[in-house]
Formats: sequence, structure tokens, C-alpha cells
Amino acid sequence: MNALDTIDTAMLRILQQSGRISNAELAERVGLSPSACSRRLDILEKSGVISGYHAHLSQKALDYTMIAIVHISLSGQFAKTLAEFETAVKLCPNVLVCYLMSGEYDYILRVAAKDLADYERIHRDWLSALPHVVKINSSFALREIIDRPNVGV
Amino acid sequence: MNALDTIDTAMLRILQQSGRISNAELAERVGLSPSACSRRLDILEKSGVISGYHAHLSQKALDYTMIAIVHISLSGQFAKTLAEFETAVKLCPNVLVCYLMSGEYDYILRVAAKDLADYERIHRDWLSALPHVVKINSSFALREIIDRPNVGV
DNA sequence: AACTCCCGCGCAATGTCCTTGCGAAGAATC
DNA sequence: GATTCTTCGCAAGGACATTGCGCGGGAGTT
Repeated sequence: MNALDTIDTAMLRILQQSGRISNAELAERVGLSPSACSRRLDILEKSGVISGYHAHLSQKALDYTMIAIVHISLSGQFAKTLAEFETAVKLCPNVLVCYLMSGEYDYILRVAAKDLADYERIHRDWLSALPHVVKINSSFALREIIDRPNVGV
Repeated sequence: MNALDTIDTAMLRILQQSGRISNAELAERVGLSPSACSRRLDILEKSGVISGYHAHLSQKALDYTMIAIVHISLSGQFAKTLAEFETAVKLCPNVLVCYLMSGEYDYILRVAAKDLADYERIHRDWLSALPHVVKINSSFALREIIDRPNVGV
């Protein structure tokens, strides 16, 4: 994959904000003909720079309105321990985000649930079953203040 | 806004996964004619159920590759205190996510930065300037394990 | 400098898609 | 049972996406 030039990054910036814009308008906004723009977009998608497009729904339209932030500590920091944990956590469909962290806990997870009963099920069937876990700390989001897809206004 | 029926939710589910699908294919997958589907989609967008579409970029294509998780405590829990903090935090473009939380800290933030120097600037100019803050605790993501837009496979 | 190669562009054409008007069928209301 | 409201499918016209093609500028070579 070649490096991204000015026009590519301009396209990416626009598509981050407006993922369903027409190719014609995208072309106009980056100063390219529709055909050239279409070809570049094709490359960006096929090379994996753009991994997908997603509709962003209002909170009330979602089935999963409960967000839990889960801090997890493992029993060790060996590469094998981390790898086994990560392989397992990827299988849980309710885990939206998982980072390996610096600081007190090893991992931080953002987990989506329908309600408290649903979270109890997820905690029991998935989180507690993760390997090498020695401490789980769940906090719940009481209210969403900001949820932006990317840096911007 | 009327309640969402089975077809609406089917459309939303598909668009969450494939935000740039053509209206024709969307119509086919929910068993509707293209015209009817286009009209329903129009309603979903204008009523705010769908708040936008966004391209999801690969990590290496992003300018902002550094993710900080910031825990913040305020000096009190009065409604006015919370409201003033929230108004201020919304102005910081680098804050991607902000939740009011249960538990030890009042707020949790997900902050995007280009590098450590950029984060230092954000911390100094934005986070430290937020009103009523008495404690800030930053952790950094060492590695991204999962980043899904919504619940699913 | 002249040549060639190669990459990316715009133009044009074709086929697909999106949208709007229209009439009909079904559900709800009176 | 008549009226009204909603939502559908169909059809048409216009917009859009995509592909082949030829051009032109830059890089590397002779």
C-alpha cells in the first residue's frame, strides 16, 4: 500500500464525518473528477485503510442502552497470559472496546448491555470466564455527555 | 416520531454494519421496494434516529493514534456543578467520549491525541481548565484489542 | 536532451440507482 | 359502510457510479 497523499487524507476526513456522501459530491469537495475519486476510494477500501462504514444511531433507537466500563487485572504480564486473555475477550460480542492499559489495571473494556439483568448475564457467562483474571471492577455510565466518532468540532 | 417497526429496526441493524450500502440492496434485504425503502430511510434520517454515517479507518491511517482514558472527580455533585462541567467538556474537540459514572470517579473520558506532546497540550489547555475538577487520573492505551462500533459478531 | 515507461488524470458512455408523482390496497376512525 | 390516513408498488426522469480510453507529466535510462 502506498502512502496517503493530501487528497487521500482529505477524502478520509470527509468520509469520517459524512460516510454516506455521494461519490460525485466527494469528488467535488476534494477537487477531483468523479471517476478519479471513485478509483481512489476503491483503493482506500480494498487496501483496508477504510475498514467499513457505519450508521450512528440515536441512543433511544438502540437496543443496547446500558454502558459498563470494566477494569480488569490479570495474574501476570507474560506475553502468553496477555495473548490468551485477548483471544478470549475478542469472542464476547458485547465488548465494544478493549484496550491494554498503563496504570493500575491491565485492561479497560466498554461493554454494552440491554439492562442490568443482561449485564449480569454477560458478567457471569463471559467476563468471569476470561482466563487469568484476578480482579474485575465494573462501573456504569449514568449519562452520556459526549459520544463522537472522531476528533472534530 | 412514530415507533419503529420490524422493518425499521432491520434497516437500522443493516446500516449499523454497512453504512454505505445502496438503497436498492438495502430494500432487497428488508423485503421492500426501493422507493418505499428510500422513503423510510429518509424519515429515519430526518427524525434523528440515524444521527450520521461515518467511515471507520484503520489505526495506521489515523492522525490521532494515542488514546488516553481520563478519570475525573469533581468537588461536588450538585446539578449546577455537573452542568457547568459538562458544558465545558463538550467544547474540547479531543474528547471523544464522556460519561457520568457510578463509582469512584464522577466522569470517564476517552481522549484522542496525536502523541504524548499533543496530550500534554490537551491536558494543560483543556482538561486542567475544566471547572470544579479536583482530581484527574490519566491512563494510556498501550494497544487496541477491540474497537467495534456496536454489538455484534 | 531525447526517449520510454508508468502512473494518475479527465472525458465520455453505459448501465445502475435514487427520487418523486401517482393510484391502489389495507387499516383505522367515525 | 363511508371516509380518511398510511404505506405500498410501479413508472419515469434525472442523477449517479463505473469502466474503457487516450492524454500528459514526472522518473529513470541511454
